[in-house]
Amino acid sequence: MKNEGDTPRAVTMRDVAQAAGVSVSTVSHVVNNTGARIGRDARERVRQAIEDLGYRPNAMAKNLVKGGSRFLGLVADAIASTPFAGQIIHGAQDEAWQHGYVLLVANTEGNEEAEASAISMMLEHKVRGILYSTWYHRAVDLPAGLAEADTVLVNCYSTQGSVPAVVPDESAGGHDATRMLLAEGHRRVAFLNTRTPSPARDGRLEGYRRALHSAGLPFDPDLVIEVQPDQEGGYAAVDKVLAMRATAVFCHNDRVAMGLYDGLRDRGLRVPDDLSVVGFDNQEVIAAHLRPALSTVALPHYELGRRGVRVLLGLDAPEGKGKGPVIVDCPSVPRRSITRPSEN
Amino acid sequence: MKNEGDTPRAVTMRDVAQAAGVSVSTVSHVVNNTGARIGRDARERVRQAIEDLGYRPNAMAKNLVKGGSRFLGLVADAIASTPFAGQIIHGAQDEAWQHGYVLLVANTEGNEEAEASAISMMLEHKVRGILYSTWYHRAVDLPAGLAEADTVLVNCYSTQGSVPAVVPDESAGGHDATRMLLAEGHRRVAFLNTRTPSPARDGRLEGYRRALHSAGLPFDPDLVIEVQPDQEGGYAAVDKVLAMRATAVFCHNDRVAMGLYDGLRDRGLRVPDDLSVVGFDNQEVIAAHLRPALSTVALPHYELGRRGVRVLLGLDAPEGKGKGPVIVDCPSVPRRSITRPSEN
DNA sequence: CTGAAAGCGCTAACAA
DNA sequence: TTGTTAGCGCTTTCAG
Repeated sequence: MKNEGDTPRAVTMRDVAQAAGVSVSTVSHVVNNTGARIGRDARERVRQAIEDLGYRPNAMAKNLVKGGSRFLGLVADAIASTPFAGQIIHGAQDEAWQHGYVLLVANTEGNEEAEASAISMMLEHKVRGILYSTWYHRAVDLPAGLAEADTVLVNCYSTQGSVPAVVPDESAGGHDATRMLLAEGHRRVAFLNTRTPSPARDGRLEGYRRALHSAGLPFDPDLVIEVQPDQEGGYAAVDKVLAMRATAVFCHNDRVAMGLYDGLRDRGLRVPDDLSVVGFDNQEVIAAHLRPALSTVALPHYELGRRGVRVLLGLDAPEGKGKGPVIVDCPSVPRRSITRPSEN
Repeated sequence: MKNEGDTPRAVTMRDVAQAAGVSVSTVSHVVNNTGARIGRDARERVRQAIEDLGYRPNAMAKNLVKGGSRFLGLVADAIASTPFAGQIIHGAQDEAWQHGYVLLVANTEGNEEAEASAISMMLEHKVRGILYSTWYHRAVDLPAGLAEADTVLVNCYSTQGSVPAVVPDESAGGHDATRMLLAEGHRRVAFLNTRTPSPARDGRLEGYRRALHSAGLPFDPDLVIEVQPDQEGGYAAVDKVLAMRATAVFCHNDRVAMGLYDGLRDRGLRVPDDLSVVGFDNQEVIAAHLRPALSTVALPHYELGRRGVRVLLGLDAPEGKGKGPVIVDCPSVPRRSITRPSEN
């Protein structure tokens, strides 16, 4: 691993020039193959010298003179430490890479101090822009430093200023989830919503109502049951949904669905024969491996990250209006937890 | 966000110096507060100018002159896109940050080309070193470029050269998992191991045998059943473990345990009353929320990332020997899936 | 076709 | 206590 001699001072362009018997500017030209016409032989000698010396251009020096880096900052509240939102990093990374940018990632774990110092560090590295993202969809207060850079919010939005944002389409997601159930002929569809106020809660409920409405079904408030948004919540709600004589249930997320599965099994009931179920999130480890596999609607984390850098780079307009956030679709993922209603 | 005027050329140290009526070196001194004694008033004028102008030091320029960056590279095969290994990023990030380093993250998704270009990019940015990590513990072939930098392997190891590595202690983990069961008095402990050859498979088996041995129990090959390492595998194995009259099962991972739970439930059996279960990985979404919550052994992803940067930075010796990899402990996470054996 | 030279923003002697 | 002056490694006119 590298450290052999004492101070094996990195080989620079000058070393290459010397070895090739040309000037640094000539080397620069061949390295970046600019339009400059360099003689066949000179070019070859340079290539050779580069090879022999193992020359690596110094990106920092280049950025310095070019006046601007190829860095994109991504500050996340808990994205690297949360089971599935890591896809935001992944999507951002891929898109950034594609345009020659490198991601500077900072996981702040919600710590304001860490956040501030992450942002200054990015600013000092003269990042082209900063992606500020959260692991679950919500409103955020922007850290002060962000004002100094081009910023786009990912999976969150700002209430105050109008900063470009990219968020999932909760409402359409809720609509599609419900629609999957309705399409099979269900008429009494319960909705196990979260009790935590959030865009997810409001949006999905709105979508649920729209789907009902489109199907000519009345909205029955008793059918929406608010639960703790995890396995425990789903488990605790079985009796209520059974009491409502629902034939299908739209769960606020896959974890709730998982709890519901458990509760149903404990009562000797089966999915989807006794009850059709649809989740939300498409949390792989759960949804794809429940028995039966859970039909759900995917939270488009990867796409959120991708679109985030696109709007940051000005590749995607921040929506036609120029105002509202970019809304990303939540694709349905049909699996095996839905069937036609049997009894009535 | 920022772009207001045309070319609002970034404010530099010289601007500050000018505004404060001092020289750049004075500004430099107060910015970095070096030992240099600067007059009260001069210092104050500089601070003021910095404030007024909104000056931000240029990290690239600084690195250039200092001859070396504060970057650490992290190239991962699928770490950001996998449900729980994102913790490796997180751990590395935290430790790096603590020492003033910034992480350059690259998710290569196993693509060799992406990998090579990620590595050159890091090299060009003169990273202090590179962490090469995989999402599951395995042997790897090192990409050529890595030879040019200080490298440490995280969650993987090289068969050829002896590159420093940090890996989880599979054997101790397998031992502890088994021990949890033995400690409650179980004597017939089945082991649902993966059939995929891997350090996890061998290490955990070895640990299982050691635990048995320490407890004075014979090793019964029939008790180790090889399965597909996921929910389906666990589900498919129920009858076999029941046939073996085991009172407890050590599952190769939490997903297998989840499948086992399902299979058991379908047969009207309960965990832990009818069968005690212990998993491996401590995959939160699953382990903590199964009913009953699953006792398991944690894969120390966060710690792997942390230790990785520590050995890279030379803070932790690559083990006393100077040879073998750094082995990180897998902590037991007792929950509610284990009880004393009832029947015999 | 190729080279000389002027910086990019900052640090670090060395003077003053 | 503060200012001058070289560069760090590279790009980029502008002359040969």
